[in-house]
Amino acid sequence: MNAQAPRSASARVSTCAVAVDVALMTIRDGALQLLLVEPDAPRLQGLWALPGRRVRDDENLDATAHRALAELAGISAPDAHLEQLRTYGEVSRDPRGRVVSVAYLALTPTTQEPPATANARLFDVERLRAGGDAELAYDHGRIVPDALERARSKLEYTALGTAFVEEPFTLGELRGVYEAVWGVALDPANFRRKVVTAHGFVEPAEGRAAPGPGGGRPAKLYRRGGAQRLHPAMLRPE
Amino acid sequence: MNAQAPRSASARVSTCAVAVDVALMTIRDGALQLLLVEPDAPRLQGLWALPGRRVRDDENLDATAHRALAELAGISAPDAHLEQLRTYGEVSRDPRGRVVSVAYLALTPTTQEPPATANARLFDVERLRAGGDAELAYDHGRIVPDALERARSKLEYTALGTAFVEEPFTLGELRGVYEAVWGVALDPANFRRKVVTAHGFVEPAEGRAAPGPGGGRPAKLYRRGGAQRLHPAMLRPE
DNA sequence: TCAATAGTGTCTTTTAGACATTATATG
DNA sequence: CATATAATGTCTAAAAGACACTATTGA
Repeated sequence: MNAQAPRSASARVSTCAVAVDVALMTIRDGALQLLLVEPDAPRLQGLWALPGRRVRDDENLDATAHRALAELAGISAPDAHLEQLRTYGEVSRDPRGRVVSVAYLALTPTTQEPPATANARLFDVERLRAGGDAELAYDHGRIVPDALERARSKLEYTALGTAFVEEPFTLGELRGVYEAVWGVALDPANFRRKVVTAHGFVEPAEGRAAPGPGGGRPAKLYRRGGAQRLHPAMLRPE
Repeated sequence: MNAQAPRSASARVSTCAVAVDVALMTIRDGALQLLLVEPDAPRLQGLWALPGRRVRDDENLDATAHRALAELAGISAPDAHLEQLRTYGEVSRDPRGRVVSVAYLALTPTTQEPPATANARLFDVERLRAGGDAELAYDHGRIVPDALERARSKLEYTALGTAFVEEPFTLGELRGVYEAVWGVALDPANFRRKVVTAHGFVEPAEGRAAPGPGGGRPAKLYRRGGAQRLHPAMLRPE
């Protein structure tokens, strides 16, 4: 609010519980994965949820997001990409009462350690979408598609793809990010040309990466460039 | 939150006031304008603010946004474009106490009626950015640039530009929207070609628009097409 | 008539997609 | 050697930018 003090007629105005839920995505084995935790409420046996915490008095929203990841999944990733997704405030989204939830999207590199907590796990996003792997609590089944679409869309016009890889990285690894998030196969040659052409997307680094077990020419290494937005954009195929 | 019940150690967890602030933009005289209201708190004399209201128990966030516009500016625009921008939750953003604010972006057509309330006014966004026209209360000076960038960005890859014009409209009017929001001059011929080529952006309508006072060939009329996203996108010049 | 805006066409540059070719590794 | 991946080059099609030209109005 802020524009005016509460009016006398606004008896129905009260305070809400405010929470932060984090959709943390990473890439494992060439597939996009989402972090989910088991709620410890007995009522929610068998369901999975995004890691979430209520906002404390002395804590801004980003801090709550970091705390949710740390407390519920043992993940302390201060350098990970973290951005607000949107806020979910339907009146009955939480059966315990009015809870307004600010959802975040977090992205961590492929090589990051897996969750350290027993009741936290990574799920394949494609299999989640098919409905097979886990049933989600609350309205988290609505948040996950929003998070996926945000990630897919931001890969197009920002340099966010590099948030999924650790430096230094090869262009093959970066292409694997795009293929996993978009769910399509990309032409290696054209992908390379677009990445190198886009101003400030990546910068050359020293050395070469060792080939995989099947052989192959060693790949040049790169680091993140300074650009936030991509010019030109890398639009996904239709 | 949602993932777990509050723990015993979370004494610092409480509820917050939750508010919705709306950045309503429209176009007047070829310039992008923002709706601001005068807070009636004496402490905020001389400042202007986004229209905002606290969320009621029985009301979801979109409803609060509509109510803020109606109560503070006399605007009932159920058909206007309304989308969430982001949520601002810095601990001390409101000196009266912890207030988490969900900011919305609203867009209304050019010909919509001006605000009906005495203490609501439209401000030129360019002049606001220059700092000249009005001083903003709270952290609304941070919300407005975010709203502007969102509007500028969404004109590129969505059909949102048509939210600023009433049907039927001419391509000259639509070009005026892009020029006002982006703050650049566009080539009329190339703009026309891109709009007509983009699949589902606009559809031809019957009749022609009368020329302006200085004359000119009567323009064909168009309506909104069915597309949400633009293919290909209309990227702003660098 | 001229000025103003709408609408069409054309040329060039840029970018994207398909795909051939060469380079360098493993087995 | 075959196979796999990296890296470069080439051709074509799509799209963007610059801009000439025609069409139809008001003054």
